[in-house]
Amino acid sequence: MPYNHQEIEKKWQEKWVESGIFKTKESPDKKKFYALDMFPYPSGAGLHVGHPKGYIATDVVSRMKMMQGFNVLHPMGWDAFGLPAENYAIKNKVHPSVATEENIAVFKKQLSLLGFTYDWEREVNTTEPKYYKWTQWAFLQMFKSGLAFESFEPINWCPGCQTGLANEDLDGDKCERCGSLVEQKPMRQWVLKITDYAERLLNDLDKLPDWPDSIKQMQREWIGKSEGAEVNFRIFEFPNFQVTVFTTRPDTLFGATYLVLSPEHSLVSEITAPEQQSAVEAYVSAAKNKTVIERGDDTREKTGVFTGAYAINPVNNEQIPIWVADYVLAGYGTGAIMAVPAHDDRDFAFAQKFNLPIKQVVAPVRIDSKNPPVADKPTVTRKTIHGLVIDPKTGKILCLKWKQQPWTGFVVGGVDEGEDIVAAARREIKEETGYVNLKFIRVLGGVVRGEYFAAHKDENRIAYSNAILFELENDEREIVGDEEFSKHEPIWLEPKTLNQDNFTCAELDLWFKRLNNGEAADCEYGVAINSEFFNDLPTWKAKDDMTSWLEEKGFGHKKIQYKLRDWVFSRQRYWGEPMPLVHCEKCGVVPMKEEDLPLELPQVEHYEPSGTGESPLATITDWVNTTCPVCDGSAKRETNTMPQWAGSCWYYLRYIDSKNETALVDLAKEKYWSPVDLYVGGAEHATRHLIYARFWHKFLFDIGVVNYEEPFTRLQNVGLIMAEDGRKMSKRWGNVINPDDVVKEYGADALRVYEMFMAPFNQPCAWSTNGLVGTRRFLEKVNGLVQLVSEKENENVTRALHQTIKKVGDDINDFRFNTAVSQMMTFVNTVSEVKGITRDSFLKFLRVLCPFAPHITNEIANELGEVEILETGAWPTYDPEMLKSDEVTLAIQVNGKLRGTITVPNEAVEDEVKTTAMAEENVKKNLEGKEIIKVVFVKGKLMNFVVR
RNA sequence: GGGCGAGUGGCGGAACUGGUAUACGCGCAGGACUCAAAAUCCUGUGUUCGCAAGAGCAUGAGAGUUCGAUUCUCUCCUCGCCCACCA
Repeated sequence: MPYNHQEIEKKWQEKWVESGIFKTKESPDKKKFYALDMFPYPSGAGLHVGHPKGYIATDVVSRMKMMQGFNVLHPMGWDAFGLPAENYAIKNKVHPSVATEENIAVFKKQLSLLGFTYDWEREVNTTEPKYYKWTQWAFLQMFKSGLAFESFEPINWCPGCQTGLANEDLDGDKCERCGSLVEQKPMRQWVLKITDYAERLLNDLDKLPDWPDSIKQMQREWIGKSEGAEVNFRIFEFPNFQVTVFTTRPDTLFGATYLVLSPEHSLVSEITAPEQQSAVEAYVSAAKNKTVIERGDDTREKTGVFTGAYAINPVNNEQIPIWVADYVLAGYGTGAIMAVPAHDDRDFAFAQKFNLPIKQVVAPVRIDSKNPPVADKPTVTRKTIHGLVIDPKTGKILCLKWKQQPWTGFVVGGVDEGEDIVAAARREIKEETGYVNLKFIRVLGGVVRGEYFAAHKDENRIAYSNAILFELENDEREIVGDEEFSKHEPIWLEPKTLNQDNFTCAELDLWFKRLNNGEAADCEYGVAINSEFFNDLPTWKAKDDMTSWLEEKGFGHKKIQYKLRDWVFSRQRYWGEPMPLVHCEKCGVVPMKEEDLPLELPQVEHYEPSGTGESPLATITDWVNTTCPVCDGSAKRETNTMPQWAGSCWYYLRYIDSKNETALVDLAKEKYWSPVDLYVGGAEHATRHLIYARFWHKFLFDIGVVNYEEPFTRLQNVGLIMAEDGRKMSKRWGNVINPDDVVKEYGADALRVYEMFMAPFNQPCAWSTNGLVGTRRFLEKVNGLVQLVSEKENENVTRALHQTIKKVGDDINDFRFNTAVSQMMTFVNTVSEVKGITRDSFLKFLRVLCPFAPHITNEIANELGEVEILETGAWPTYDPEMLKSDEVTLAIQVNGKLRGTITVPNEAVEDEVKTTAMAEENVKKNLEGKEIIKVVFVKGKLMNFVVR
């Protein structure tokens, strides 16, 4: 039955406000629930229909939790500092504070149309001095703890936005905001030492079972922990210098055949030989002009230049050349590497291009799973070859089929003392198969260690093998000796058909990989070879032992390295929190007194970027000039501002105690409300806001401002709503759907239900106006049920109601809103069919629907004579007994195929079911003339006759 | 290149722990109501064969485990997201 949504929505939204039921209650005797949305950035464009999806979800959960007796905190606020507002303001010639205020008003108006339960008394706005006073306060504490420091290192500079940026603000080599190519520019900046928290940020992810694994994985990768060693290399004829490299593979130190410095490395100019100087200088300056992307492209051919200097490998005193190449990054590790081309892809490519030696020091290990080494048998170590002969005419490969053993394998044989491996392979192939005319192609990579039990010799063997690849030139064969002939015969097999099950060769996967991929580095762990005193050691062990050896000898030490960089925290822009620091000639950088906070952003006429790399604040002399809080002498204020992310690092704490003037948050209140029970927002914040906020939170925990180590217990990602044409909603495509229009035409309830119903919550999904119409129809059907209210109802309705109460509650908790809605639709269909529902049942149904469609459900309840607002009432409970039915429909299968269904009493036992089932016509037909071998009976589900 | 995730009707999607595949919604077709249309209601709707009863085939492709697989295992293909010369 149609209803006037505009009238109803206005009425109930007013009622909610008047009654004040959504004001947060804090009675300590009650359980709390803190539902949080990632607060929006109030842009000039307003909301489109995709934005509220997450807000609707937290609102549904909040309403249910209220009805379930929780004290619920469900706030909203504005993340309003930052570049877009400032750029928008410049473009439209309005002050950012004015523009921000206007945008917030629009956003708030739009949100209010949807009937959310927000407690607006707790609204926060990151640009208000009362709020950013505490952002500045937190920063001051970091400064005092040595966590905020001044740095002059080159940073990402966006020429478009005229400001420095953090790594997290980049989209490849471009500014994430304006798309300009980012330059590396050395400049003074403030940096937060987030790397001090890297280990905790990483480890504590394990304490967050209710975060999506994908987000945790992204954070792990972003933090990028590597364990290894720093190794010091002395430089030949430069006693005053040494090169320190970081490596995760100290076990391969014997295989280091050259060193590489990044072009920016400070030693480049010091050690370059005169005859190489011009080449090196040219290379270094060319590298400087490359973009980050150009340098980061790992498919690009390697480039580099020899410095003319040599380093001394501490482990064997070999002299190895030092090169400069841009595949080594200045910003990671020490900006220098030891190159082990045999066991690193990049070093391998470089060594091949510049003809540098490649030395294998790790042998991968393959243990023959079909003939594994046997305990207590003698072990013999041998050097062997595998002769791989391919017939180019057929593509088949030469194998041996053993006569006495169930084996088929390649031609394998020992290498005699002093014998060349290729010669050994030719010899073995001739002896065992008779083929003599073979064209040598190549050795398939390095040595592999195979371990197996040689049954015919009753001994364990360790074979260090090479595979030698030949092409068959012609079929000419010599006579094979009797002994060999009695053992096996040659056969030609299709290489593709060979696998670990039908072929006797533990090394098979490696040979084929090398055959197909050509020459490459081998990065597997294995057993050390060519490594003197580390030989035969598994390399995971050699890694530790080598590190200890280096420490002992003073050549290096264990090192843990992170990809996470310290956070560049200053921006040379106007619209951000001023940093509460003062530069005094006498006292240096001095923090402002806490009682003088907030340091307000001065109101100015011009806030365009200065273009000099300095913040626009630097031009406001009145503001810049101040006195030193320590010596009272003249001093200048810090003119950099904080980045957009600053305010969002802790806003969720402020909601708990938004008006507190003496503390960031009251510790007792924080203890009650924290941590956030449910946090909903886009996955795009995985490596920025969500890492930054965790970092700040841990710091605040360390200084005793908060009670818990992690801020957000449960995280749910919201899937994007695409436009009906499948593209992202954007002004550019003209495909934006405005929630105001939808609400006006179809009502807030229809929009809310539709967004919850359209797809699984975290999955992207295209908007469909038809789909929306469908949910509106559903609500009208619900409204029509009023006509069907009666004294009695069919038992099916009662059962369906209890099922619905259970499923909707469970699904809301699990964020499976789409199936919750479909369950409610099914319920309404059931009631419509049997035409009757009691007032009591109907009210219960309205209560579970209320979180999704709060206006219409309250209206109907009111019509039914209910006086209380649904949200203040109790969430209905279900009777588990009512979920069971007396009768159950069983599937009857014959050989797994459905041949009929029967309805039997719930508790029916196998024999009864069998009799009934076999009497079923179609089942009978399918069983006719067949022998029943087995009957599978699953109570309440099915019976399956297995017949022959 | 690496990591994560996903492939089910015409479309969005459902299927709990291996147990009747396609719930719910959209769309479409037919019917009722109407002078007519919209709205609403009813019926049908994976595909092939069949008048029907029913049967065969269907969850990206191919294999495997099982009485039984959308679900578990392996191989491959396609798409999406994230990271990407991080030593």
